[in-house]
Amino acid sequence: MDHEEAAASLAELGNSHRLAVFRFLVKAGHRGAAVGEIQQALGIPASTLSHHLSRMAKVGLIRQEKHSRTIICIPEYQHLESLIGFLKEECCVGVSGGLDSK
Amino acid sequence: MDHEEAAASLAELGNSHRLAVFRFLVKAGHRGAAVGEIQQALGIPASTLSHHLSRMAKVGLIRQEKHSRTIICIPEYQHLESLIGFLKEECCVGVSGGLDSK
DNA sequence: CCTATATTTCGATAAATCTAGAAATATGGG
DNA sequence: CCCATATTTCTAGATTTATCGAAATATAGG
Repeated sequence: MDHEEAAASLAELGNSHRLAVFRFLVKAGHRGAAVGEIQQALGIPASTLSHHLSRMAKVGLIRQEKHSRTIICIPEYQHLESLIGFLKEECCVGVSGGLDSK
Repeated sequence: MDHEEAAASLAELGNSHRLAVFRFLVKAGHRGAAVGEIQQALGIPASTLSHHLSRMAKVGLIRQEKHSRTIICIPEYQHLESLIGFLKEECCVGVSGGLDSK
């Protein structure tokens, strides 16, 4: 995960609707959820949701699989792991008092 | 850490300049760095940097301490921890294949 | 008080984002 | 072919963000 990729992913998560969607999917597990399910669960208008989902897919936070008429959204756990790893990386190099010293 | 607080913090980290500043501070450790040091290290114009720093302080990602003429910026490690915890929370409730099953 | 240093505030512009209704597209079934 | 369902694309307005020079503020030292 490089700097720009991390910034882009964090920016996507930094929107209330998208964060709610992502957490819903993370909670749902690797089987994911259909766009319509997400819409019903979170009450976001279809066009707005579609916009947010495509943004999230673009940066790799989720992937979308089409099954006949429905589209299943699946969280990319590995991407999240990389992102978290990036944030902790180089934490307190040679210094005490930070994350690694607890 | 609640939903809105997490979204706000993630949004702040989701900007290339701010992410660079935050990582610089995280790397610097609990003693932090002066605004001027950050400016020199990252080459961001003073007024732009000041703007980004106050945003980060506002959401609790960093705190700022004034020592005579200089202002020291210190990363809030605990805030970062909470944020990461929030992202992993409820991960894959009752489902396999996610972060917790590796 | 005057000067140099450190940082913020002001102000203005350009760019990106969010939102959601309406229309369009895709697909499966009868 | 037609209909119902699922989702996206189009469009457009409102809001927020990013940027940074210039001016202002704060402070320490002489």
